[in-house]
Amino acid sequence: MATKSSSSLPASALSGAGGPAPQYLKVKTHLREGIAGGRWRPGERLPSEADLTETFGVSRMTVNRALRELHQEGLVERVQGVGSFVAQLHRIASTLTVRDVHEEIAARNHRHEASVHVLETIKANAEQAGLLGVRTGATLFHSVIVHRENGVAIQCEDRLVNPACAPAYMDQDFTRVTPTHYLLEVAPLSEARYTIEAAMPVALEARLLGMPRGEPCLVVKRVTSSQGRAVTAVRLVHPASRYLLEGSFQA
Amino acid sequence: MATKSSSSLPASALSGAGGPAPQYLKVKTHLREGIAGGRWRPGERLPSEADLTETFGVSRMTVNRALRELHQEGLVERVQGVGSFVAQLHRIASTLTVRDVHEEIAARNHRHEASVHVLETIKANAEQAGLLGVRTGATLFHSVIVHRENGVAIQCEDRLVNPACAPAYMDQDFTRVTPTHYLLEVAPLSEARYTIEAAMPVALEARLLGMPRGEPCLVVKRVTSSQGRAVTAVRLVHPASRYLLEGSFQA
DNA sequence: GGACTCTAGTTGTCTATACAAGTACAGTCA
DNA sequence: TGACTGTACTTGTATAGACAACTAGAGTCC
Repeated sequence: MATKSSSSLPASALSGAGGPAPQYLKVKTHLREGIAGGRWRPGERLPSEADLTETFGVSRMTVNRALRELHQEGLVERVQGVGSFVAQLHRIASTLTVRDVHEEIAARNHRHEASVHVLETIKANAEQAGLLGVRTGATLFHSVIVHRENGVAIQCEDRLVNPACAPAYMDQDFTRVTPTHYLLEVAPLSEARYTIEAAMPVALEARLLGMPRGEPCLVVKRVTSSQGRAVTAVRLVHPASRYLLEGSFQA
Repeated sequence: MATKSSSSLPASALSGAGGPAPQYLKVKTHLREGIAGGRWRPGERLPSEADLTETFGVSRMTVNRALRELHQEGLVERVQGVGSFVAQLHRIASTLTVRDVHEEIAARNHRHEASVHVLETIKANAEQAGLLGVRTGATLFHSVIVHRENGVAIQCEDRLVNPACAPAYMDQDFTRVTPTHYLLEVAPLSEARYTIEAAMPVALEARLLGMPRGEPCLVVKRVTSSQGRAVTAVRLVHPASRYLLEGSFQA
């Protein structure tokens, strides 16, 4: 898992190097820098599309694109019939990207290993049934897998799978393909809900992760759905000393 | 702090209620549902703009907008000269929004109280100086404030402020206006870097938050810059039992 | 075989224009 | 005064057309 900035700019548009940058980017950059620099304060009104059309000598559609994208990025509020305004920047927004742990480790050019500690068929208790939207007592697949980066355990993945969505789940070799990867192949992702919290590991997790007593964990819980049906629920436990989320916000 | 879905759709565009929805949204919804439903698999090629122009009987610019926005949302990859493709959905992305704690509590219709426990001028040690990009021994402002929601402590805010950016910081009444709010008034926000991790509270924090022994915290660290200059560095400590981040991803 | 050229197809950008929909405000009328 | 109307301005959407930039593949030449 990692985060990245929500606003990705071509380098050419960043430092006013007004060379071969598209016109709409010049307008965007002009407004963005004006906002970041305090030229327009939060809540204040920006030049209208007509103004900017004249200032930059471009068509209204070009200006419109610049303002529309700044709006999508949350930097600008627009009111039909009234004008465009600098958004209240009391919120720092960035895109949080949850990636497959294998990809994440590979992106760091590190070695990924996985060991399967549980792979079983169970009957859903009430809580598990509620998570996946099946009836209590229904058959579920259950796996517990530890992921290592260069030999160090960084994630314990405790997963429940709805057999109706991935009947061949139990036949996979999860030391070679991660459950996340396999499930995305089998069921197209359409929705996910997740929480991020701090917690102490349960005894099994602490043992599998080789954690010292008293060290907390960063826990991500996620339920993933495909076409309105819950496919899988997972609890990802990361030792605090070996894992954190980071991100940045720009402009 | 809270999260929200990255893709916000008008209700009219969600369930194919093809009534008075803009054309570009119809195209977007068609593609989005096709991707979520598995009609086009990750990596697979989507219809070209020309194809969609014909299919929907709209102009190319309209189709272009639909595809461009899906690209901005991370659902579609586009290659000039080649075509548009379904993105590899191994990443679940949503916008993480860090709001002012006062706003967040107010949004829940709860009561917010703040108590100031430290408000002092200090000389920067090496670590603090590095965070804010000042020299060791430079004067900094330091505050420790506890925020309560309906009387329950949910956040301990330990903050360093660069006096050059907010000279009147020490004169504010932080039981009435949060430091975040004040600083955003004084210095326009242009960049922020943050990390999210699990940790045990230090003794002072545990005492101020009234936490039982052994309970971990969700810790957000953030450095905020304005016009390239670091304004403030903050450590936000939240008891695990009273605080979590949540979010959702759609389509 | 290998290098080169040409071409069809694709996305990226931009323009000029048009109409719809909404707001704000001045002016008018009863 | 109060309600209504008209107008100017703003944003939202859509079109038809144009050219640029790029890719992949077929074809040609040596």
